[in-house]
Amino acid sequence: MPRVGLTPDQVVDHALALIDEQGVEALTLASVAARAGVATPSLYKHVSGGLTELRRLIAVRVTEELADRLAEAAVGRSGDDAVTAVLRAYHAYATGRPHRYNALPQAPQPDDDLTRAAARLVGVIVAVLRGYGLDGPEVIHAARTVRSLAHGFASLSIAGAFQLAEDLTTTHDRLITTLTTSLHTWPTTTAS
Amino acid sequence: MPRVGLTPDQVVDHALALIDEQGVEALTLASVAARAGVATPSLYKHVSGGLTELRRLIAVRVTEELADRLAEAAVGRSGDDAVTAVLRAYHAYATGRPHRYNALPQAPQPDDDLTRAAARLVGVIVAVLRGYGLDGPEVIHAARTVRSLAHGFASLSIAGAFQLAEDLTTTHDRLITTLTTSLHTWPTTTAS
DNA sequence: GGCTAAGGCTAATAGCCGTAGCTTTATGGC
DNA sequence: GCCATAAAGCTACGGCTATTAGCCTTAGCC
Repeated sequence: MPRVGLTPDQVVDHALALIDEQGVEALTLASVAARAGVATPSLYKHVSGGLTELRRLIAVRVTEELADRLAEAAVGRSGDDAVTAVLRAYHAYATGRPHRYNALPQAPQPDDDLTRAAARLVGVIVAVLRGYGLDGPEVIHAARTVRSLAHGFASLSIAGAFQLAEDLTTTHDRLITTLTTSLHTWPTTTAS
Repeated sequence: MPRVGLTPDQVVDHALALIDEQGVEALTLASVAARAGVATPSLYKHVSGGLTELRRLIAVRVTEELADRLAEAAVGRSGDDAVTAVLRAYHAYATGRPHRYNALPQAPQPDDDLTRAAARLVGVIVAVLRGYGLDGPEVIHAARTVRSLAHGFASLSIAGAFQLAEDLTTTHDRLITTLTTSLHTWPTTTAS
């Protein structure tokens, strides 16, 4: 039949569109194939590892997107301003495309590609943290704290875990203040 | 054939054992039924909503367990001591039974049972935070910050997102200090 | 002792993933 | 311009899953 001319990237595109519309549990090779206008087994020509590899590719793509957003938010800013912008960008991405963000933990074991993408994301955070005079092991501990706060808040927000009436935006502001304040007095790099 | 005498609680027990051993993606009605010594459709007599309801029941159970651990950790302590103990207990539970903790987000929409269980968990945190003189809306914002940090760190730890060589225990210590420090200067309950 | 309801079963449907093997389309070398 | 080859599509199939329908047997109660 007529060649569609798929590429692995296009398969991921279709998968992400499907996830955005119907959630991560709707991701199935059959529905991706239908959307791509192709029979299910044909996908294996482009994503040889099947569903597992597709999920891996999705995680890589989403991590790269997120890293891009954080990098954009950080450019031209420093200190508290940069941290605030990065955290807001993180939350905006996660809540703007919640299903996509939820696809992140569906990846199998972290592999080289995913590690590379995550490293870029961490790199943005580390760069911002250097504005506080942090380096050595302490910048890593601080970056992990930043990621924990950002991911925890995003993940719980998406899951609907914050059910009380209090304004979520205020919570986010408090959370950002918590972080920036703590970064100013972060243990300077001495002992391990 | 001979009655096994299953109850919904026992079905959840078997499901959790299976998750602990083989991970959350191995949770299938077929394998739970096999472990319970029963044919797959028989499970519907106890868990009428099928797999979806089983996942819901699992989330409720795990949330209750976690709330129990946090409550135990908090008893007899107050202030920084209590916050530290609660955060350590949270992380110990999550990393001690990682697959079980990962089963948490598999729940469908939060329903009454899950909301009740989560409310107890939040109640423990709120009680601890009152030791800092917080109340009104601010105690909620603070509790959300605590949950975000605890969940984010636990979730990323389990996922293997912290790949660098720096000691995770040190990161956790920094994170706890960040939190306690920030709680001491938390905005007192005035405006919204 | 018999009725009822609960808890088990088998059978069947529908959907999914993944493999095998065939066919067609492009493409590149001659 | 033609032909060989590899890539990209297809159909057919096997095996797993959830879920529903309908039957049978057990346990318990009046």
